[in-house]
Amino acid sequence: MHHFIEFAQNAMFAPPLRHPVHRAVAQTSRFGKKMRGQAGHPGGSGDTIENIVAMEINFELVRDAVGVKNACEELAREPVLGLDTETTELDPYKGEMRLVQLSSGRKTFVFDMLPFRTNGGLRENSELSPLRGLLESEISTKVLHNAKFDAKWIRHELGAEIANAFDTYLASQLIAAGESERRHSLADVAQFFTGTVLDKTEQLSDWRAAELSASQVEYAARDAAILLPIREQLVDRLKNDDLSKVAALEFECVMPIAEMELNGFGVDCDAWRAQLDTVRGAQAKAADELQDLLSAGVAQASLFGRAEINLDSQQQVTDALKNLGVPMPETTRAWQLQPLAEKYPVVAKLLEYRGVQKSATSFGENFLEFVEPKTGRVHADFRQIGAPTGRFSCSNPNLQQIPHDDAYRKCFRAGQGRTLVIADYSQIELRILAEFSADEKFIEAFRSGADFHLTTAAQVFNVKPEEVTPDQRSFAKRLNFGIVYGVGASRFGLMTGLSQTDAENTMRRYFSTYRKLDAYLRDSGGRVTSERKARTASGRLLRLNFDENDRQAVGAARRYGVNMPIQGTSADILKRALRLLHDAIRGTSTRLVNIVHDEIIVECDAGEVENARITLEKAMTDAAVEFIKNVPVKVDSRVSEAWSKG
DNA sequence: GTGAAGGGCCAC
DNA sequence: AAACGTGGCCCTTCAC
Repeated sequence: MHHFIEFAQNAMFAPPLRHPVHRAVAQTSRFGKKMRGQAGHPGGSGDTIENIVAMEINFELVRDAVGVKNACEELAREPVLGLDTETTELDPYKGEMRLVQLSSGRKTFVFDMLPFRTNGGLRENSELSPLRGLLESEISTKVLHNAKFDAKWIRHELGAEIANAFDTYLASQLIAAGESERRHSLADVAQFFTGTVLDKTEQLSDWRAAELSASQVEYAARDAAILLPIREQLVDRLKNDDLSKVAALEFECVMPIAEMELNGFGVDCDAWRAQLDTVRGAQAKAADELQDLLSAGVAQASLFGRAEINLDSQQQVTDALKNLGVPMPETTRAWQLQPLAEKYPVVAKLLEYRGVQKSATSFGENFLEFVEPKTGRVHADFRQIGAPTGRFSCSNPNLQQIPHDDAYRKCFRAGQGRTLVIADYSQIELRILAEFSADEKFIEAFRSGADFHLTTAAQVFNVKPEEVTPDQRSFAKRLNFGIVYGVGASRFGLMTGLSQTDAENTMRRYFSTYRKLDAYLRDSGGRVTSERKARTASGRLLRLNFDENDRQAVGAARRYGVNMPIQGTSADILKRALRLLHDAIRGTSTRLVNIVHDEIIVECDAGEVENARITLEKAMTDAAVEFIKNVPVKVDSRVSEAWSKG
């Protein structure tokens, strides 16, 4: 059977075309105006066709110990090396690494792993020590495209950690600065930045063959060699756009994430199934009861007994509810239906059904298919720049959307004799906002160390902290969260139950309490609309494109652009923390197992838990302090067998 | 059958 | 004044 690895790999590199948000943007940007990809090739010489023909690759296939030694001695003199691998599968737990290609640009060595494979794999083979040494050497920069992929294979199979990675994939994403139409596969990046068109015919070849064809080897060599001229262009572009610092931050985060994906997160499948059974029972019951209630609103109900409708069809459910005389809102979303639930039991039942249906499907049997048999753990796929803000995204499965409910969280466990340490930043985005705005009163609410929402409520409503009513605290809390997203009075009123005028007055009161916060948000919004860009503390850039005549689009771009530095700085901090943690736990039993935006979960030997906890807290605090100088940073941590609270 | 698009909802 | 930011997954609907 042939394995179309390169093809699949490229598909993986490409920003997901079918991603809902990006898809929406591809037609009309999220701010309403048609977007265009950038024309021309920055730095490209323009002679695209000539480049293909002219690209002579000087390469050598290495298949024995002497060859490895000689090649590595020659390559060790180079300051920058292109690095690529060819593998038989995408997943290191499922396939094998066939080739490792290292290129100085002038000369490329293609290391065939097949002759070096022993019963213990490649790890034990000392003939590969020079290669490991080269990959781990701090002296040379290694240029890779989607370094996480190769780093995982090299870590898993060779036991080596790549030092000094330069990732052309991440660099291309940073330079694109949120331009969603730009693609980032190796072929796209090569074309865009050097004008070279890559020949893809060998993508579909069989990398398991005992003897690789000359064409296969040349193809492999070229993919490593091409990385050097691409990097040259990227380095210039990164400098020009002041992105060098954030690029270093991203590159240093690759190895921690590669290791985290290899580590995986332990899942108690029995506990998961038990919870699923419970939910399925509740789902069946809720479905049955909902059918009964709805059937009264279905025409043929009386003739044939109960008329079954598809409870997952918004259309059918809406029609049935209308027939029952329920005054339907514009959408059937939970927050819109909630007010009707008290008066109409059928609406309450629908909401109940929705809840259990979500649990039974999104967190059902399918989740268990992601458990790797070899490890008994889930090895999710983390996209390092998953959002233009710099946040991670996660899929297959998405470990960032596991319900809070202990019934789910308790299924994520440490291995035998091991313990989890779970740490998260307290109110990190609000602290970032406090730092950016330099609002003394807002900062003071953090410095006091007391309940933040209560303290802000006392400030806003001008009462003593002990006199703050639960309502006042709740208003302050919702506003504290809302302002980060640019909430308006109407939405604030909707979620608090305040009238439009009361909501407006409360917001006015809030912003007059925090004058500099108000000024910062206005200023930030103004800059977003005039300069059409935004940056985080690390310098991460977002370019915004919108039609200035479309008020809705301007408003959306403004909220997005104001939110991005806050959300993105939080991502910067997390990424920095991951690197500091990675360096601090080297040689210990501590392993990174999951991250969720402001939370880091590690697993360690039970006896080492106190050290691990201190190390984790220190890494997170040190990282945050690099970006937040004037507001105290707080990290909460706990030690547990499982992810649950208890 | 396959896939795009939209609704809905889980997380931070 | 005028829609609260970022993701992924599951479902239905509809077009091909």
